[in-house]
This record gives sequence, C-alpha cells and structure tokens, in this order.
Amino acid sequence: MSRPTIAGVARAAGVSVASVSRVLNGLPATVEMVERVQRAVEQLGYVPDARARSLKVGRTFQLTLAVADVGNPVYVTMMRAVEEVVSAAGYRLVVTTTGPDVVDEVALVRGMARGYADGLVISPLRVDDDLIKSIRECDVPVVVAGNVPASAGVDTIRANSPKGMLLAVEHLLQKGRRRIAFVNGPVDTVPGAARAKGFAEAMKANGLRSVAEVEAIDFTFAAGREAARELLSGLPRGASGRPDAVIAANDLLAVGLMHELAADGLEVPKDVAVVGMDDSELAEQSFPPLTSVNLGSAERGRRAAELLLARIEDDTRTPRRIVVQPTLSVRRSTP
Amino acid sequence: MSRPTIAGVARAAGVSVASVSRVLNGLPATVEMVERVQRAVEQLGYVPDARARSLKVGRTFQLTLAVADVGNPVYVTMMRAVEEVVSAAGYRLVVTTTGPDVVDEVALVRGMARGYADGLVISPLRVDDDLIKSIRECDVPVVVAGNVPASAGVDTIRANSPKGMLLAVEHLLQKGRRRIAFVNGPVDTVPGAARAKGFAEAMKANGLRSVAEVEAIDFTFAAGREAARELLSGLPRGASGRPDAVIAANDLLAVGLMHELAADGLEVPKDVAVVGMDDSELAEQSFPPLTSVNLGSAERGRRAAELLLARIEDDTRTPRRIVVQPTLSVRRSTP
DNA sequence: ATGAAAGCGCTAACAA
DNA sequence: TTGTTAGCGCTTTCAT
Repeated sequence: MSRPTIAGVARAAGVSVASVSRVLNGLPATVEMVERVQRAVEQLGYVPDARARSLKVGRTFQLTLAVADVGNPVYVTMMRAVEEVVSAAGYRLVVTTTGPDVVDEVALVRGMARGYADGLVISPLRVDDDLIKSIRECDVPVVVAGNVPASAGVDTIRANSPKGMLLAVEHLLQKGRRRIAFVNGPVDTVPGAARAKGFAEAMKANGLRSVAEVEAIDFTFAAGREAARELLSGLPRGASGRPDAVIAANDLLAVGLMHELAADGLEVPKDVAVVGMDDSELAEQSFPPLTSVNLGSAERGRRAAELLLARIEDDTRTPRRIVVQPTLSVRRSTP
Repeated sequence: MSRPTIAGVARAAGVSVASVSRVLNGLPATVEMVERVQRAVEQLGYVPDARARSLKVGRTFQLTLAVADVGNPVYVTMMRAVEEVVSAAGYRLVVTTTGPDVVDEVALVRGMARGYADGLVISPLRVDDDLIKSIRECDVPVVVAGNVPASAGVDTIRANSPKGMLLAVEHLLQKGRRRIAFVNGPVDTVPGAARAKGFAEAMKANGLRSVAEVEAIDFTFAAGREAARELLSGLPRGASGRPDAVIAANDLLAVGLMHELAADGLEVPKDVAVVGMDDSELAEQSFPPLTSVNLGSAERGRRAAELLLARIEDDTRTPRRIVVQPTLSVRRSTP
C-alpha cells in the first residue's frame, strides 16, 4: 500500500479534502469534524507531503546554511547558533558544504532558485563578482556571514578582524612579546585578506615589524603544519632571530603551528606564545589551551539567522550590515 | 518580475511547455527546437522548480544525513565520505543534527515521510522500539550507521567495537601497561553499550581486571573532563593504585581526559598512556597526538551511502548488515 | 518531432 | 462550518 494522500483521508473520514486540510492547519471546524479527521489520519498513518504543500504555499519552511568546510570548528559554533534561532522560528535547518571553490558557492546560490529552501545563510570563503551577482539575483533571501562590498546590497554580518588582530597584538605586547610572526590562511580568501590587513595595521599601530609571515594554502590543520614548517625553516636558528610569539589566522592553523613548534623543541608559551582566532571548541581542547580571538561566531550565526528571518518576513527592508565586535579569550598558550 | 515558469519559457520560445520540458530533460528534439528553447531559457534566466518537479516525478534527488552532534569530529569524517559518494551519484546531501534525544530522531525519521529527501542515513545515538518502528514504516529508504537488531530488517553498517577494544587493550598490554582504566560515554547509548561490553570482554580475554571505570554523561569534551575528574578523585593518590593507561570511548572524551591528567600533573604517555576511539581529525590534532582505534568511520560513511543508493534503485533487496573492521592508529599518547 | 491535456498532493478562494 | 474547484510548476501519456 502506497502513501495515503489527503484524498484518502477525506474518503476514510467521509468528508471533503478541504475539511481535512483545514483541520490539519488548525482552522475553525466543529469538534466532530476534527475528531473524524484525526481518527482517519491516525488510522491511515497519513503524513502531509511537504513538497506538494510548498508548491502550493510557496514556502518550504526550510532554511539552508552553507559553509566551506564542516571540519572547521568555527562553523560548528555558528551552526549551533543558527540552528537555535531557526528552529525556534519553526524552520528546519539543513547544512550543506560548498568546499573552497567559489564556483561551487555560485552553483549553490543559483540552485537556491530551484526552491529547496526559503532562505540561505552563506559564509563564503572566496567572493567574486559572479558570486555577488548570483546573490543579488537569487530568488530567495540570502544573508552573507562574511564580508562583501556594501554595493552588493545584501544583508551581511561580519567579524571585525582588524580589531581582533589589535586585541591579539596588544595582548602579546602586554605580555612582553615583541617579536611577533604571523601564520595566515590564503590571502585570496575573504578572511585571509581581512586578517592580513588587520595584522599589518595592528603591528604598525604599535610600532612593530613582523618577524616573519607565511601563508597557508588553506585554513586547515595540515596546512597550518606545512606553513609552520616553512616559517621555522626560514628563520635563523639562534634564539635572537626567532619570534617569541605567533598569531595564527584561525584555531586550526594555530594548533597545526603548535605541533610544529613542539617538533622543533620549542615550548608554548615559554619560548613562543601562540594566539589563534575564532575561539572555537578546538581552542579549549588544544594543549595547551589556546588563547584565541573570539570573532563572535556564535553571535554572527544568531544574528545572521535573525536577519534572514526578518528578510523573509519583509523583503523590502533596506539591507543591513552588522559588524560583531571581537573579544579575547585568554588561555594558557600565552604567558 | 517574478520567477519565470516553464509556461513563460514556452511562450517566449513560441513552443509548447511539453517541448520545453523535453529539451530541458535531454529528450529527442530538432536542433532548431533545442536552440529556441535554450535561447528563451537564457533570456529569462529560467530555473526549473525542484519542488514541482519532485512532486511530479516523486523524487527530490536529495539525501539526508542525520547525526547527533556536529561538534563530534567523527561525524566530520563520515560526512565527507557520504558526501563524496552521494554527489558522485548526482544527489545533493543535506545534513541535519538530531541532538542526543531519541524522540528527536524519531521525529526526524517520521518527518522524512513528508518527502524532504529520497533517502536517509542516520547514525543514532540512542535506539528504542519507537525508532525502529519509525524506520521500518518510513516511506523512504533508511540506512542505519550504527547497531540495530537484525529483526529490524533494515540495512545497517556498523563498527566492530569489541574488536576495536581488543586492539586497544592488546596494544597497551604489549607496551607493558596492565593497570587499565576506562572512560565510557553513556551506556544507554548504542556506542556506549557496545564499548562497555567490548571493554569487559577484551579485559577478560587478557586476564585483566580494570582499575576503574567511569561513565561520562555524553560523548563530549566537557563530559570527558568531568568524568576524568571523577575517575582521578576516586583513586588512591599513590602511584601503585593509579592506572598506567586509560581507554576512552571516543576521541573527545580522550582529549578531555588528557587535560585532566595534565591538570593532575600526570604526563602522557610516561605516567599514563591514553587510547581514544574513532581516529578522528582530533586525534592527530591533539597533543600529544592520540593513539586511537579507527572504527572505520570513513568506510562506514561510504558504504552507508552506497547501500542507500542501492536501495533507492531496488527496494526489494534483502537488507544487508555490514560490519566494518577496526584498525589501530598508533600515535604518541601511547609509549 | 511536437502539442494538448491530465494530474502529482496540496491549499485557498468561492459557493452553498 | 463545509464542500467544490481551480490551480501551484512540472512531467508524461496520448494524439497528431
């Protein structure tokens, strides 16, 4: 026996399909009607078809969150926050992974026009004109958790990387570290570019010059190790040429770095202090626990979800651009 | 201007909607027809509506993966593997989180009947009769990545925890550790129960008695720390009463444990060796890198996806129950 | 090869 | 309050 439809329920209950629909949607009906319908529903094990419903009402009550890499713990934090807001509003959240390529992001955004979901929160790693264009043309509301130009005319919610860098640099300075190196992710990404700029500014503002800078090929643990090896091998062996602190562009890179420091016989924080960014779960799980710049991923997730819900309600709102301020979570990787 | 429909394209191209549909689906048509349709599609920026299509053809070309906790790195591995298989087969993968409660799992499985996706891979933490019933009654194919009774009559693909435990215990034994303790997750979960049983058997098979056993309230880092505190506080302070090795039921618990060991001034692996389970990315990221039982999460993910695709093709196949064999990834947390 | 039309399962006018 | 009915956008017979 195949799945029962609303027509089957109507037949079983001896009422019209419209009445079944009404009862199911809580619209006014006599107690007797409600009872008959519910009995029939129960008996047949009827479950309304979401596709048919959404085809009719034009809404799926699903929202999509697209992230670049599920393995990056910063997205876990964000996901949790988005999930909370979204489910409280009666939506299901589905998560999809885009990978590091902008073409996949564009394909995803374009695909949203097919009606998979009522809205999208996307945290793009790389942004180009194609992506912005696809977002603008997207039939469903999109909010960007990241940095796109104001001219894109889209709701965005982003971190303040420069401010975060300042926090990191000044914390290190205050701890007496002045020979600071930097492990960034790819500078052709949005966060990579922002952090490069932020680092340069923060150093300059404090009259410092960086001891060394390397760029990992992506924001992963493995890339962090690789970059750290490059960093360490490029340095004179003597202690005087070495950095006494390293800032990493995210926690995964920082943890990768710490492994290489240990492999080189360097102790954290005694010989080298390390500061990560994102303040993800990994920061407290790492050993030693990692001092990390909290870029507000939970708040960004929460507010992105709120922005999306608001725009679904009212598509004429003028786009908002929210910036979340960073804080510093000090742990034992800095003295 | 609202989204163009197939009718709009037909009008613009001066052909019938049937012809548009045919061209879009690659069915035979004259070159001229194909050209006219494609021009109209291009011009209007037409994108077919997946909801309407799936209502008609009865398929969404979406598959769902449901996991209990996105913060558990074992699911990252599994997700990646599932994603690979599924997207190669032309499906989109959507990931949803159920949380630790079985009622949420049941709700999810029931909800699948609404037609959100063509199939489901679920890795349930807790299993009860309701869940099994909902899986059996589910209108779309479900494969369980985990352990449910054969009587459930459902495709399953599971790890061999007892064998994994044996690997762990014998490795420790071989390294000269005999005073072994165990940090498990909740025993009312499927993995928790399996690991408790496996640990008991493995110890018995080697003529060993466990020094101590604790049960964390869930499979998280925080719970691991908590459980480890309990473990350590229940032990005599003298070295002779202390375990010289601890096995943890997953990597998160193991890392939590290592933090508490360090807080107690105990060195890993010198004073205490630690073995985790899952061999997730966290195992290599932790410090020291964690020896971990590889329960084949990538392979389980891959084969679960394959099983699901096969069942979508042919729903009459007799259910398969695949067991993936474990291996041990030795790292520096054991001597 | 192409077009007309039925209908997937549901909701929302509109009528009664 | 309840029933009848027209679609939502698409695919797929069945004619032509």
